[in-house]
Amino acid sequence: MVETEKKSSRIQMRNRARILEAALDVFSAHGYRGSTLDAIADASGLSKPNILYYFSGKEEIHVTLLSQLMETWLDPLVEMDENGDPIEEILRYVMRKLEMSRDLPRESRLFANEILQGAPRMTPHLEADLKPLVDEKCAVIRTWMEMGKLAPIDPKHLLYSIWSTTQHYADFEAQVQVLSDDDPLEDARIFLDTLYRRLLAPNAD
Amino acid sequence: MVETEKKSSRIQMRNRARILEAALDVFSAHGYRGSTLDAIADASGLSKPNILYYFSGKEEIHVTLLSQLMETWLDPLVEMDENGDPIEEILRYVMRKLEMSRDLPRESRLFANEILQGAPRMTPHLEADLKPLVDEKCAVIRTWMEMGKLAPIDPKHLLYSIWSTTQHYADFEAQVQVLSDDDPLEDARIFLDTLYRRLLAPNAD
DNA sequence: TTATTTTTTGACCATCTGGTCAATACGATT
DNA sequence: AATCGTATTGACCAGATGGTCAAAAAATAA
Repeated sequence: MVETEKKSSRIQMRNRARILEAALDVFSAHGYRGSTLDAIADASGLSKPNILYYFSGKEEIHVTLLSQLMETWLDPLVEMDENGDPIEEILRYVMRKLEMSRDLPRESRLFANEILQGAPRMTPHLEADLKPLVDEKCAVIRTWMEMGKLAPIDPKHLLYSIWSTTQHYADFEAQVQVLSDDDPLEDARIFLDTLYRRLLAPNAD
Repeated sequence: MVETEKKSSRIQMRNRARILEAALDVFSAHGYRGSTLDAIADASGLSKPNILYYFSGKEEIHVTLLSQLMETWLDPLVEMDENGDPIEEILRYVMRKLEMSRDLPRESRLFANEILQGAPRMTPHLEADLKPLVDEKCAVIRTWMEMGKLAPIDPKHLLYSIWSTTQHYADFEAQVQVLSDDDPLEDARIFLDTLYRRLLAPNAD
């Protein structure tokens, strides 16, 4: 046997996917503690014991979701290209994050919920995956600044500001909804484009 | 009787304050559903039935906290002065919000938790208090722009960006902690000062 | 078909949790 | 000290919730 992993049957693949999809709905809307296996069972169309047949428990479902999310979440930053035009690379990153806020709001809220609670199940992932990536990209940004292609600012806090401003539209949607009349995401695009072009323009120094 | 409200005894004042202080600790750390009356009882040093003697239930404690928070939370925006220097007024607002992230992280997280869950207990407050204030201040900011004192940008999204960038340091502290070496709040001050000066400088247009 | 493995479920359980209540302790007033 | 309103609590309850299990039903292999 070359493969140590058992190959999952089609039924297993389908049902695990169903469960994770339902769980994403439920966890992102109510948080970990606010979510029940019964709610996930209802949303997935499977019985509770059947869910426990595919996952060892509530926590394993949650952890699986968070692990899967990590890759999707980091991908836009991974794709930031050292050899591209600095300002356009960063703006592309901003826009991809903003699109994720629009297209994957459940994922954004799942993540936000976890961090808000002190990242009890994700600190290892952050240390192992996020931290090295951030360090690497901050070094790239610093290089760009030394080349005079970007105004000198703290790269880490630049990233923080990108994360917070873009994810705000998903995580605080309930608030944005109260305050905004029409589709806020389009205005956000324009606003953030202006914001980061002005911040990063090297000549403005 | 001129006063319809019963005057509370000293013991009542003290114990209600104790309970709310403990509840702020618990709710901000675990969210509404993740918090138990037992945990609040332990943290406050009172027995669970005694807590129910002062508050009608878990929800009333939570609602009381949110109501009290609203005033504190909006105060910096209320204080933004139409007659002050536009850029300095906005920067003062940013810095006050950043200080609140440092000094009142529990309040920030309590608020964030509530909004993340769809603001089930706070949408009325947002409609009644936040929305009119935001509309008013957006009008002020627009006036400033028409006077040529600020670069023209969407005032509402300017506020969103201020809220998200400053509260990020409290709400996502678990993440910031993993990525930052020394005290990140001081670097944040410098970064946000640069960010908003560049964004708002009218000559840069 | 028959045998075997995988999938599904109804019934059940232990624990947690918000909340109640009658009884008791406390504190001020007379 | 006796009285009366306030404050406190131990014991308890009903419902929710994560999880178990033996048995039945489906799917698969022989």
